Amino acid sequence: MQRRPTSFDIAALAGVSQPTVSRALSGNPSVSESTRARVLAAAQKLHYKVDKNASGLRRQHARTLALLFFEEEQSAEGSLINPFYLSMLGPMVRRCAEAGYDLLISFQQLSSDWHVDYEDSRKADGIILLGYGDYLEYRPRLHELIERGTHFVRWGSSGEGQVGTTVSSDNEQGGHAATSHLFEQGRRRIAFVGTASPAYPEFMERWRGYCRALEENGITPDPALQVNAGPSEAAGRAAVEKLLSEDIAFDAVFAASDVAAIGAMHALQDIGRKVPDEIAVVGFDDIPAASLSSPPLTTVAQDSVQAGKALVEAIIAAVERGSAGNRILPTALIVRGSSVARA
Amino acid sequence: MQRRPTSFDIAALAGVSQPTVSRALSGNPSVSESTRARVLAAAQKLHYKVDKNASGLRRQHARTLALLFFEEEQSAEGSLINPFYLSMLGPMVRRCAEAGYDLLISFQQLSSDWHVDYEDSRKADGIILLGYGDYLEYRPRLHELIERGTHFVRWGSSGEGQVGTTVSSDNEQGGHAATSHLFEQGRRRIAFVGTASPAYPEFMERWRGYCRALEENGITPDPALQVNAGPSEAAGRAAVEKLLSEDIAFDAVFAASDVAAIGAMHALQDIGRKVPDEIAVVGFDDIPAASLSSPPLTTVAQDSVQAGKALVEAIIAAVERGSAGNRILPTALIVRGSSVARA
DNA sequence: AACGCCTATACATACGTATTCAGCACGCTA
DNA sequence: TAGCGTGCTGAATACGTATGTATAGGCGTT
Repeated sequence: MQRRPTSFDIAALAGVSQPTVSRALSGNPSVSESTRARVLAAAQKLHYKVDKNASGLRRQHARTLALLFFEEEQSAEGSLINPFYLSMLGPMVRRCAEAGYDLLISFQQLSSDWHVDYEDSRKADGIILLGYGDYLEYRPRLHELIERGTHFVRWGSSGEGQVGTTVSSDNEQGGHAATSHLFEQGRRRIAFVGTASPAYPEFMERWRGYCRALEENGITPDPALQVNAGPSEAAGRAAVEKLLSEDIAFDAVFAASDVAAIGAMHALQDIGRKVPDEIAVVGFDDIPAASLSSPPLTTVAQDSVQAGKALVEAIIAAVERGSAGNRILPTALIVRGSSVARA
Repeated sequence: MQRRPTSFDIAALAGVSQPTVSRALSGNPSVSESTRARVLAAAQKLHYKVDKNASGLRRQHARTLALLFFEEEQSAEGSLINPFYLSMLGPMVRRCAEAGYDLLISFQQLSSDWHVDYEDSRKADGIILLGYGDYLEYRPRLHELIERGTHFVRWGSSGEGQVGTTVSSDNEQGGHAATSHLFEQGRRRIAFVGTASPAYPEFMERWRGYCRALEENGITPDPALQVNAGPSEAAGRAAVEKLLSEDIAFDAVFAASDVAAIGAMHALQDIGRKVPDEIAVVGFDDIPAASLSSPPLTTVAQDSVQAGKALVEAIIAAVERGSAGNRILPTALIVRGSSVARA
């Protein structure tokens, strides 16, 4: 085992000075082509790679982004990450690589006294925040970040009360599309399963789209049809059971998340109600399991590829150019079996 | 906006020299308690964080691990990561944090000329490899890594023809448990859906367990019941359709992956065969969708929490102590609705 | 021929930390 | 009181790169 080669070794081998090596490798145009070629050959030969610690130290940045998941306290062991976030992971990594950044990944307990070390310690130049759980709870931390001048971008809605640069799906439009679709299928008593509280801004926006679609069709949203439910199978199941136990009539369910929608379907199937013939179900997210359920779930797809790319692009813009605008991505209704009654 | 504080700033504020600050913060015992307290207070006050680039440069390591996904060529856009790998992510990140390491994440096309930059460029001290796709195809690269003295640990079986340190589930035992369970349910014609080729060593081991379980019960495995299928819904579906079209009788399916198992169930349900009453189905992996399918899928769970932890511990052992042994994790049969005929 | 300008390279230095070595003060022993 | 270890701290330095500044050579202009 040899000592790792440095730019001085390359310089010696190529018969130039160390600074020339640095310039040649970084594509500086003031190096002649013939010299650059010699340097490149030498570097190749010795398997030389720039030492990122030294490079980062000198340039005062790391060309690294940090991906930070906020998580609810308790999930520690279960450690299930929101499947939609997970599906953004691939595209994010890929976009980072294209842009020449590395991606660091980490969790943060919502409660913990997180002084986001990454930027402080120059390990990352910017941060992508993926929060789940109660938004109101971590909002104060975001203000802290802004005060300290930390570069960050967040996935989440950008409406009132929101802070920082965000990228999000057009939740309102998605909710509208899902509800309109159900209306077109002849459904008139459409239940909304998902909380309508500002603690979950995305859900609230989906609910707004739901209301708008109903109103456009001359229906006044019935508060009895709105049932709170978080994004879990059990919550979706419980929501439907509540409707049933209270004898509230409904012929369709629009759930604000796929996982809850699947729970709702299970609850219906358990008591023998046919999906979609008696009750149509639409979800939101298009998680992988959506197409695997039976019947396959009609849902509003968030484009995780675009989402991941947009997030990375936004944070890079913030880091390199100092600012980035909010971005809202379109959603697409994916019609599958759970919402269309068989002929 | 201030300039970032350095250890010199802390030194000045605490009335000591820079080296003392470094020692105080790193817990060097030769610093007196009173001095350490003063330094800590100053650091706190200025929000000081050690610059990891400088620190890494000086110490010649990064306290960072890299997580590398090998992927098949084409998945580029779809970018679905194996759900089991995804479920290891949380535990890995957590274990890294506990051990004081950061985790970098990245993909590699199987074909690309990857000269795993991370360790070369001192950005990471060791690498965790998560490969999917044809093992035989990337095995030569692993030899390269070993030759260059790179520290790495791989998820995958450790049997013959395998290279490097690995952590894996006990696939053989899992296959045995699944098959024994089906036998106990009275099934005698159990199909194996999943390839039995050394290109997919895990599948092959599961198949071995399947064969052993049958033989222990006096059944000779019938080659006609072994159908090749990769880990995709479509492959599982196709496998069952093949059995049906060839008129091969079977009363149970053991699929080497959950996704294929779900595909198999769909194919059966499409033609009106009842699961589990007519045909029982068991999968492997316990992906999140397994419990959401209907009927919920009986499967062999791989403990992703233990897996993630073991992988991180192994690579840290390799980095810090120069070596690590292989590790095989137990699996657990999770009995759900898809394999137990209703009373 | 003298001058200025441009190109390509070398020289010198700074980034912030961790560590080796030297030094100082103190207390103990003889 | 001289000698010596011991416990803390400071001075000096090295890690490997990137960049501002200086320099050498080549060419065109008057």
